[in-house]
Amino acid sequence: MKTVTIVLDTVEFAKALADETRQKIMALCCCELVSVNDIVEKLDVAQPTVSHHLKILKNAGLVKSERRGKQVLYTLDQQRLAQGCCQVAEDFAPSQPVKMVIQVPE
Amino acid sequence: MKTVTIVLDTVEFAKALADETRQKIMALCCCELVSVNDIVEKLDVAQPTVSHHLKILKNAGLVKSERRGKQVLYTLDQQRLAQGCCQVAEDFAPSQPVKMVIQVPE
DNA sequence: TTGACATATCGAAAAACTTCGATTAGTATT
DNA sequence: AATACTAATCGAAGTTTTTCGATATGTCAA
Repeated sequence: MKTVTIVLDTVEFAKALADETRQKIMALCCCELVSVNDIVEKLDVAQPTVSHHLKILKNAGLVKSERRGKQVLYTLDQQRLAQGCCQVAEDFAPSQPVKMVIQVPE
Repeated sequence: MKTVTIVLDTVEFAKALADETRQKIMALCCCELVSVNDIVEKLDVAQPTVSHHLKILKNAGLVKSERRGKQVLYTLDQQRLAQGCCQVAEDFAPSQPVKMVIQVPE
């Protein structure tokens, strides 16, 4: 059984979440594959701005992307989001363990 | 049984977490009552800077404070931190429910 | 009530972040 | 290959955030 250790920078994780536009983008990417243009149309934000935010989310591991023809489709990585949330809670409970049971779509 | 509804702004929550110095302060406040000076001495940061960050953490509900003589003692509100983490995970899973079981020190 | 200590607030400088127009880089179609 | 379409990158402007010295406020002790 292969084990993958995930190193998650909680500051980078929190910074990625720390913007209203990015949270809106995340909501749109949630359980769906959306193109950059989909996001541009649904939010009132210019295309380069959306691309910029998607890059930040991508670097933080919060979204995955795949090219489909001309478009690039993005989707929220809920597993990773949950991991980030766990890690934050854990990081600040050194003496007593924090335990989370999380159900996310497979 | 009384129910308390907590309205938590996830952007404010994330912004409060989104700074390295603040996360260090949170780590120091974790399961302990620490004074502003304790923090100033342990981190290499000026006192007004620490006060500033503590204010942000306080506004986000992440720390509680109480005056003890000349000092003001701060401590991390782990319950609130855990709630914030849950809320973030929940906010981005509208179709499938996200369930978390969290154990925090009482 | 004066002095010493602890913390908060103010104001300014520097750094980081957000946003968008213009441009570039991919991809598909004809 | 030329065109059209989609998304990424660049560069600049505006905004927010971080930081700290100076100062004010609050508390205790003598």
